[in-house]
Formats: sequence, C-alpha cells, structure tokens
Amino acid sequence: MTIRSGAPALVWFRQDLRLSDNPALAEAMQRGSSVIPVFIWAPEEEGAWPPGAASRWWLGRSLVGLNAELERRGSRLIVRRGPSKEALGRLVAESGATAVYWNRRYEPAVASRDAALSAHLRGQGLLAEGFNGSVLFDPQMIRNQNGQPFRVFTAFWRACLTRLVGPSSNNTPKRLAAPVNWPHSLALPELSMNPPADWTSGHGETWQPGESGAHRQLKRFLEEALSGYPSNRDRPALVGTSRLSPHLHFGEISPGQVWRAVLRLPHDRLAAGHAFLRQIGWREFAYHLLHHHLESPHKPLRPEFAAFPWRHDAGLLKAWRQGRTGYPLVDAGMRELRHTGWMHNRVRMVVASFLVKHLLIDWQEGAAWFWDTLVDADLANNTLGWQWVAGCGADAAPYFRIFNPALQAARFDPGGEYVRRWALEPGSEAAYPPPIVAHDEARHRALAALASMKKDL
DNA sequence: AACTGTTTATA
DNA sequence: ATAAACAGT
Repeated sequence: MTIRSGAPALVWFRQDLRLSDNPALAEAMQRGSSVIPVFIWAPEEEGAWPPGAASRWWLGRSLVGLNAELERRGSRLIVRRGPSKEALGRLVAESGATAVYWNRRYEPAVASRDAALSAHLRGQGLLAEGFNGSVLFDPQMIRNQNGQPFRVFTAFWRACLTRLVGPSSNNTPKRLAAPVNWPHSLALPELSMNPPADWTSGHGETWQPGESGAHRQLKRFLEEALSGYPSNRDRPALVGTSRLSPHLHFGEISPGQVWRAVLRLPHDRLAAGHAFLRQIGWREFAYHLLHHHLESPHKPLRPEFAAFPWRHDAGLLKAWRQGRTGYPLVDAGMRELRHTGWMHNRVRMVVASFLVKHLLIDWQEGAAWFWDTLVDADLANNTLGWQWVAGCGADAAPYFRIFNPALQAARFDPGGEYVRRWALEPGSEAAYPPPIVAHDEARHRALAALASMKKDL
C-alpha cells in the first residue's frame, strides 16, 4: 500500500504522558505528517489491575496537563472510551490516519492486548509500532551469561551498567502539525474517572501531576536533596528522596531523562547520584521480573510459599488499612498513605513487613490496598516490593528477616517527627492505643509459620 | 533492604 | 560496662 504524504499519524498516549523524550511522538513527527494525540480510557482491559482510586485521581489531572501542553503547541488531546481496538479503528476511519504509534507497556494483560492490537492494525495495512519509552533497558535485552533473565538485583544492575542507555529524543517539540479536521473528543469528566472526593482530599496539597510538575520535582531533588541522599533517603520525616515515583509511573518524565540529568551533575555529587540511580535500577529490575514472570502479580515466585498458612482476619486487615495497629510508625505510614497517596519507602517496608509477618496476612491483600491508595501504584514495582518483603520473591529478603517497628522508628525517625506528624494527635501520646499484637509473640509465630510451611513440602 | 541472643573484645 | 562480632532464625 502507499502512504499518502501528510496523512495523520495517531499517537496513542498511555503511560507516557509527556511530550519530551517520547519515542512514539518523535516517530510520528519525523514522518512529517500531522499528529493526532489520543487517549483511550479502557480500564476493563487491564485484567485484575485496573487503575485504583489514587491512580485515577492522578491520571485525570495529568491528562488535563497533557492537553494544556498540546494546546500550547497548536494541538490537542483526543479522548475516547474503550474498547481500544474499536476506538482506534473508528479514529483511523474518521481521520484517514495511516499510522499508529505508542510506547510499550509491560503489564501482562496490557502487553497481550497490545500484541493482538498491533497485529490487527498491521493487518489493516497500517503502520503500527510500539517503542520503548518507559525503561532504560528493554526487559528482553538484559540477559546473564547463560542467556537467561536475571533473578538477583546486583548482578542484573551490573549487567545494565555495562550497556549504554539508548539515545534520547529529548527535544521537546515546539509545534505539532494539526490534522485538517480534528476528530470528536469526549470531555475528560465524561469518562467518570475521578474517585470519590473524600478519598483523595489531601492529594492536591502534595502533588502536581503532569510533565512540568515532574521536571520541577526532579530539579528540586537534584538541587536540594541529592547531596544528602545517601544518609537522608531512609529518614521519612525529611524530604530526602526524589518523590518522582508517580511521575515515572505515568511517564511524565522518562528514566532516561532522569539518568542523563544525574550524569550531568558536577563530580562532587556523582557518588550520591549513583546511589539514587541504583533505585532507578530497582524499577528496571521490577520490569525485568514482571516481563519474565507474567504470573508474579498473583503468585509467589518461590513455589513453597503456595503452602504458607496465611490467616484471614478482616478485623486486623482493617486495623492495618486504617492505621490503628498500635505501632506508631506503622500507623503513621498508613495515614500518610491515605492522606497523600504516597508513603516513604522505608516506611513501606515496615508496614508491609508488619502485615505479612506480625499479622500473617497474605501479601496480596497488602498489594491490593497499595494498588488502590498509592498515586504511584505500578504493577511491576508493587509486585516486586511485596514479594520482596514477604520473602517469596526472586531476590527477596529471607522470610526470617522481621522488622521490629519500634527499632525502625528509633533508628530512622529518631526525633519522632514523622510519627508526630501522622500518627499522634497533639498531646495524645499518653493515650496511644496498645499494640494489636505483641512484637515478640508475633515474631515467634511468624517463624513458626515459616517452619510449618517448609515441613509441609 | 534484620533481629535476637550469646560470645568475645576492649576500655 | 559497653561495644563489636557472630550464629541462627
């Protein structure tokens, strides 16, 4: 078939809500044709993991931001309702587009939908192609010496560091060529994407979703926090971490942009920069593992954990969700999560360990709650994190590594500032509720549960 | 990316 | 008396 020059290309935005360093958009623009930016709301195509409440809050705002950036460049975002196949098909028919470009996603349900859709579009004679816009290293490309995927982080990251990061398409387009006629677009509120208002009332004080918010956050981190990162990153009371996770999840900034910004730093900050990039490395590792273990969101990677004697206790689960465990650091974390849609990583490890080991509740209950409440909810990261804490993952903490919430608080929140901010009403220290389980007892019970799991093998 | 109980080293 | 080192979980 022949490609009419000037026929529009659809750029299908998903989790790449940015205009700079966007390979799909760059490809469309390089074709010299007009560009129709598209977003399709199709949560039912994401299997067991459609966007949770906090994610929908973020997404709604990020799309407003993306549309504003597009309008500033003579373009606009066309919004449609799924199913994606029908929505894209109609857009192609209405606009005469001859190409559809997108940046790849790696969630199992989405990846298989995209593969089928890609074949379908090509069968129609269209140019249809996905690009890598969301990870530094394609999950397929990194292999150990036997040609197998990695299962241990340090070896994985060492292999990554010997490779060059792919070239950037970092130039932000100044204008996007508009099609002769704009297809019809839904207004964002018509998608009914927003969660109930009381669910996310505190989020707006904390976050600025969108591409410009992402770059502001990166700049602030590099200027104000990076030099202290190695020592402050574990202190939840401080702003010692980048807080880029939701921006990275929605692709408002790419890991490549972060990578290059760190490598441009003066020499005295490079060591801290590499400590930070190592965390980007964990994100890469999470995508590597998800790509190679499609069942991992709902199944322990270590098969012996299938026999683990999890307890079903709705009351204890609710107390954990609401931050009423009687352990101030755990409660502070769970309340920070509900109020802001985010929790400091050190505290995530502590609250997750508490659910899985002190309460003996299945890590998937915790993963589900995080999925609904985190603005950075990301299937790859969430799965790796929970399997790591539970001890059932590929390169996980051994199961017997049980956090002591009081010791963790003393070590990482020594002034009690974080706990006071989130868990304690002023002057109520004396009235703090008692622990719902005693640490020593819970620890011994968790170790006994592990022993019984091994015995059953 | 731990914790605990015990032993050993140092002041 | 206290800290560092170690083993087992």
